[in-house]
Amino acid sequence: MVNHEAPEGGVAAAKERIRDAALRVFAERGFDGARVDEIAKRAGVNKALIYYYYESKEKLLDAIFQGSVEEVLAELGPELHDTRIFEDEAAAVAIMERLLDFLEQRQDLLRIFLMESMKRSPVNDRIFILIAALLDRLFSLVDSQIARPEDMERARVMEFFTGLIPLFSYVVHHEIWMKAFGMDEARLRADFVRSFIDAHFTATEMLYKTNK
Amino acid sequence: MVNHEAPEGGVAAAKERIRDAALRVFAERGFDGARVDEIAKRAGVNKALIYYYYESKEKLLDAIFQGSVEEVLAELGPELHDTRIFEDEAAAVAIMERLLDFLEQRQDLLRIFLMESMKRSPVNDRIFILIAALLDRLFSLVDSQIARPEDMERARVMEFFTGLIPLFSYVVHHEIWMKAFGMDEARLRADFVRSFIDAHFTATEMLYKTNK
Amino acid sequence: MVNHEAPEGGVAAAKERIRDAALRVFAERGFDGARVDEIAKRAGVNKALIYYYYESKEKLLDAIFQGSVEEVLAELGPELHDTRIFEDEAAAVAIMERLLDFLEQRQDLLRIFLMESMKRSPVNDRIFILIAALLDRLFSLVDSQIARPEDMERARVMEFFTGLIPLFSYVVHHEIWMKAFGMDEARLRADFVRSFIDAHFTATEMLYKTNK
Amino acid sequence: MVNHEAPEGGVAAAKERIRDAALRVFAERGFDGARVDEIAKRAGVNKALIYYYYESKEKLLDAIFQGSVEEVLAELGPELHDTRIFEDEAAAVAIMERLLDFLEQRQDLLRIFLMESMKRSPVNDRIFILIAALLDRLFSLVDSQIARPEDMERARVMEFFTGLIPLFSYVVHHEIWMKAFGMDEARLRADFVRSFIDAHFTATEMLYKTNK
DNA sequence: TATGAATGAGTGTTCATTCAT
DNA sequence: TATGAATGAACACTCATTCAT
Repeated sequence: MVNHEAPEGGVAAAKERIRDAALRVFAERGFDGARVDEIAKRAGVNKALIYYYYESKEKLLDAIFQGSVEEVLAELGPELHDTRIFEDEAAAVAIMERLLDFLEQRQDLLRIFLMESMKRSPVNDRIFILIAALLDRLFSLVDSQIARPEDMERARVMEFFTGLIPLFSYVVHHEIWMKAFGMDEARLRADFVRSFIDAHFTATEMLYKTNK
Repeated sequence: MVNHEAPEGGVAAAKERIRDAALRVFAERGFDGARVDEIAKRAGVNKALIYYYYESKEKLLDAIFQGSVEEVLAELGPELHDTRIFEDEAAAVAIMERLLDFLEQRQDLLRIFLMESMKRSPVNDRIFILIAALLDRLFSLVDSQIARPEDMERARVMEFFTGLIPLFSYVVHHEIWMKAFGMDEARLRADFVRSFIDAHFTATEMLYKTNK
Repeated sequence: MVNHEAPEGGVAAAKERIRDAALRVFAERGFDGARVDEIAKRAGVNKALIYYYYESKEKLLDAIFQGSVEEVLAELGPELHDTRIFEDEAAAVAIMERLLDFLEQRQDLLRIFLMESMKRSPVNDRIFILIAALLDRLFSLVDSQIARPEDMERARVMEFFTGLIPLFSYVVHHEIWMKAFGMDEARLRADFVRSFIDAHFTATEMLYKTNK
Repeated sequence: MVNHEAPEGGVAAAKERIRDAALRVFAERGFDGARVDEIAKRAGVNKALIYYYYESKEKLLDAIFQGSVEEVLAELGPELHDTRIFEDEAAAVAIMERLLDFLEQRQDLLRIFLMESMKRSPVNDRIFILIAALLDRLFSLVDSQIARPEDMERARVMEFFTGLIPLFSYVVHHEIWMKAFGMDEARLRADFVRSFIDAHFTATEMLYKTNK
């Protein structure tokens, strides 16, 4: 066993370094564009060690998803359904800021998730089964705020397509947007938050109020 | 041995068959996951012929983008800014239905575009230069409806992140959503259209009214 | 297509050169010890071409077996059951000489067959299914000379274990024997032929006579 | 963590467990097809321990051969030259039964020996030097029964190719034969013993009588 | 235009072996 | 003695691309 008392200077255990390197490389190149050699090089380990810990490139992807997507959704749930978002805009903005900070730190994961989710089935089925289970858990929070059963499904659809998706897209696209349109980050984020509140929060408020 | 005397009706010219096959394969597997062999097989042509018409796999991707993304945005612009969407909901729904039909027919293109756009730069820069130019054209329509210069950028941000992105996401994700949550298409689409109108159209209406 | 009119100087079509090289390398190193790189080098082709013609190392082994084992058994059958072997020793010796010449030209194939047949099942099952079918055909000749059903199985057992196997073993082991005991080929072969006639031919003659 | 206080009965010492596991794995897959990982797993030890006791995979093979082949030949010699085999068939059958029982218990060793002996030289030379020495010792028994020097070599050839080889082949092939032709073990063995006696014993009897 | 054959440079994976403890 | 971690060198196989016809 190496590193009995983990040296502070960023020398994490090899297994984690591999996971982290893979996360970055997958995010940059996509799963199929990623090279195991590059992951090894960035993790500072021998390529064979990757196969010692994770049995294949695909299993490595799964390992990345397993823990992290769950963690993201766990954070997203309460945050998105904090009822203070409907009370005053200052509160809504504060919550959005926290949420975006949190998600931006996981942007690599979101990139991978989104890229993989867009491959046409059946190539894609394996990964979406995993995702569906997680969304189900996220939606239990949505469901609890909906009284009329006929609105349940619409609430889910809305939370996903006008909530999660723009949020994820912002996190994934904001850098390139800044580059393409020459906007600074603060301004772009402010515009996005404002737009998101006006669009998604307004719409969900209507829906949830009807269901009180 | 292939069709010496190519029947003029139904059997497309080889060059187009290649483009079509590539579009499908890229959409299923992503650019890096796609195999030139499979494109050739689906197009019913010899692999070398692909290199005769398009000089590389990458150029083939470019060829797919060139005409089509432009065409999609050309349609999207007027449609999205048809002012009748603010008048009555029936009109808004009708316009949305037409738009979704149109986009669903181009879903393969959207998949490829979205997947590629999510790779982290700088891998990604080449494709986004193309996109930025196109968005610029699309936004000229947005800009024309905005009087106050300080709202211009926000209008663009809104149209992209709460407009285009959910729309594209619906087109790309609706099949897997149906499979994952057991919803039928009509119901899912109705829920999405309603959600989109409540969120995006409501928000843009506010913004555009302020700028009248 | 290369080599329209096959140049006389040993430049066979690539596919055959691969097969021949594989035969030699498998015989020298065994299937698992053989390296595809070496096969390519000896065949004078690019490694990828091997996979163009044969889809895997295993399929290449199968391809080698398919044609050749059949051919060997086709020759062995009539030869072994030529009734002249019982008439006078000169005839028996002549037949044995021809047979050994024939088999020695196929010694690589025999080596591979024997090596693979000795792996313990179930690793081994795939190859023996092939072999069993071929032996069945060989044994139809044996069966035809046996009148009493209760002797049928013994005839097969005898033909295999005291006939085929010593024959194959001689072909496969004679070189190393010469080296180990310093015998010259003519002498060794004469001794073997004499021994084989005394043992196997004598025993089968008894059995077949009883069944007249 | 493994057996700190090794129970003296039943749990063999690690070194022996490794040797036994290697014997089985080599017999199943051949030397080149065998994996050190699998040997370690079957022996229930850490892979590195194999290198502690035996310094390489090849040395492990040598270790297996060293004691055992010698032991087999030591048993074979007297057994095969027990003169009672010529007296009455009942005695011959009894001796054969004992011999086959003995060899079947060493069938893994025989498989490995035979497989390795069939690789074409020079890959193969190392192992045959070992074998030649052992055969030499075995043949000293043969030689002692031969008076005429010109028959000495033929006796050796006969003992090997029509004696040892069918015997070994039976041990190694009988399982797959049963499977392929649906014979039960007792019947197959009886047929083989009978055939072997008729072929090999008959032939050697002739030879040895001439040399009395 | 079209193809079957051929290839260089990888690509994910395996494996015998070694190291630190 | 014994182990979990680590590695260099291969390994079978793939793939975009080119060539000869």
